[in-house]
Amino acid sequence: MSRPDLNLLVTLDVLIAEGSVAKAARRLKLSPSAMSRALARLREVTGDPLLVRAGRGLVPTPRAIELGTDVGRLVKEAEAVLRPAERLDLKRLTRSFTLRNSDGFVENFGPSLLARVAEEAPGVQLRFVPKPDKDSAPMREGSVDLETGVIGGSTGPEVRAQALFRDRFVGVVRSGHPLCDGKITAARFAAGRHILISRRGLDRGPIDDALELAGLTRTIATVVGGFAEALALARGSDLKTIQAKPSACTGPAFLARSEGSGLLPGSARQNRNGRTRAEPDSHPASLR
DNA sequence: AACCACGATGGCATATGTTG
DNA sequence: CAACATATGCCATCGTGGTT
Repeated sequence: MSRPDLNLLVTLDVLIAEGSVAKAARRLKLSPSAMSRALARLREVTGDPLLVRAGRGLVPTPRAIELGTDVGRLVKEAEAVLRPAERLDLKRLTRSFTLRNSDGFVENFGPSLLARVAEEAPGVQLRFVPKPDKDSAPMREGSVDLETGVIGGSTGPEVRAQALFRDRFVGVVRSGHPLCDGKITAARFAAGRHILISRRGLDRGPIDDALELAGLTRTIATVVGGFAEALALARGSDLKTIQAKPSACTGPAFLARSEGSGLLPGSARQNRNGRTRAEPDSHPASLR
């Protein structure tokens, strides 16, 4: 049995990406006729038209769309295999990395991360961008190099994940808040008015689920999209809020900067189940 | 090593189809 | 009808494998 011509993978990758024989030919420095013949060979090998005429141009068939991601990944991996081995010199590396992080990451890890990058890779610039959702499309499209957050759903084989840290919830009230006096109980915590943090604007979260298990409910006075807004509101009111705090961090590095806010003492620092901010169980953050 | 046959590939020229 | 894009016939070139 003859082996398929693996060069056709590159041709298919470019054809699908460009959606045009002429453009693919220009990109691969071939004539349109040569590219057209390559497409004909691909059609013969795959048994699918792959790209069909639609007016003046071509449109991919469902099979071509299905193959698109796999082919692109295969070509990149093959190119990596065939590339001469070279040692990465961090001192001479000049480029920008885009990090898509959930709320609080920059405040917790930004300073030490930037300090280490400045020391080990002075030519590297870090761009922190917000993470409004769990959509991994920016990772796949290459507009984001690394993403941190709670692992959720399927990430696909092209995304690599690594556990970085676990975080937990801590309750936050202003300095001198009545809750700071005496023993913190679930009932005392639930009483009063709360700030709910929800990126998606939901009207309840995992804290409410946990309270419900204990037969308690809380009153949500306001919903905000991030921890910074919640801290600002808590600082200037009697409202209570919940903040995520990486357990790998020692000391109140994050919360200590919230002047006027007090860290709830004792067991109230962590919710009853030791939950992370988004899932019922503690989750490792993901590095993709 | 030199030669030859064969198949694969690509370029040129041209046909065909579509759009404005 | 012109312009553009794709498909195809014909030919040249190149690489490979077999033979001498």
